[in-house]
Amino acid sequence: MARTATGKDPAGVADRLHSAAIHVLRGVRKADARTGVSPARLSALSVLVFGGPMRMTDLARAEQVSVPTMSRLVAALESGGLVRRRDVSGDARASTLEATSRGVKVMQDGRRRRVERLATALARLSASELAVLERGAALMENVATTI
Amino acid sequence: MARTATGKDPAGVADRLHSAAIHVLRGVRKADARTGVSPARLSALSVLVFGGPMRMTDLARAEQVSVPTMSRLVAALESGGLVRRRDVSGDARASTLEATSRGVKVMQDGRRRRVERLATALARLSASELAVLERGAALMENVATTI
DNA sequence: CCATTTACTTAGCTAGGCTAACTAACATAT
DNA sequence: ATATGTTAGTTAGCCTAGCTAAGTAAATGG
Repeated sequence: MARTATGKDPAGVADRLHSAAIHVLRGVRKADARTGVSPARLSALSVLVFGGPMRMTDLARAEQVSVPTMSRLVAALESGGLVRRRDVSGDARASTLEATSRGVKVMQDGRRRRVERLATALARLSASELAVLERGAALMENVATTI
Repeated sequence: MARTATGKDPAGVADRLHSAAIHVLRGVRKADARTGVSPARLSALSVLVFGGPMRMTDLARAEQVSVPTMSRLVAALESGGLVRRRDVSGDARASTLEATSRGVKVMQDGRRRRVERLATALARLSASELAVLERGAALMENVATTI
């Protein structure tokens, strides 16, 4: 929110986190629009690509969304041929989800597009700023998962 | 997305930015749910609080959303009594938007709640990590606005 | 073998993003 | 003074993404 917040106090940091998150997503949305895969779907897909096959429930937890929400995201990915379900032997209720080769390709394409789009902005940063940005982002993720 | 991305390369930074933004927003959403003011509205409101009265178009640009999107956000804030319109003398089409005193209060309440929620997570960080996080968030915002 | 729990899905709601199309008011050039 | 065009916002209609509540189907356990 408060892009004018200053200081090292938690309130200021919280403001900046929130504001930065909103604005980064708004920026990235435009880049991802062309992939045809929305941010939330791309995020779920990349968990499958990097984390390997897993269950619906585990994927929902990994992404910190409700199971119904993930169910719908996966349904969309599946109907787009980016994710496949595989039966779990011994439990007919569940299935494991895995990225198809096309899913992997789309994920990598999305990543590439995002990088291309960010490249101009990132190019203006010094190496040390880039390092701060990366460490900051890593910390943000840790913070986000423990909220 | 890719929470497993490593290295200082732009692709890794891009991945982390995206992933962190998504997950921070998901975490913060839960905290903001109780304020009755959603993240996008709170963000717009805080621009008015910190930036002072401005026009619809300027607010949309500041928030990097389309004018119709901002029109709807403002309509919601207005009907909640958090924002007021004031006529612009000499132009009957436009009005300036400003936060009401209740809007200011709600914004501060939201900020407080968010901080309380983040406090546990932030408490685990060292002072230097907090500093990195804040500088990282500031850089993220700059990057986001130049995407 | 019935009851409960588990794993998902479906239904229905809200918020937040967009473009396209509309209205109203201003500006200007005949 | 009027017709043309521009600017400021709103409305309409569509999509994604989040939620809870309720349903289905399979597994488990007393």
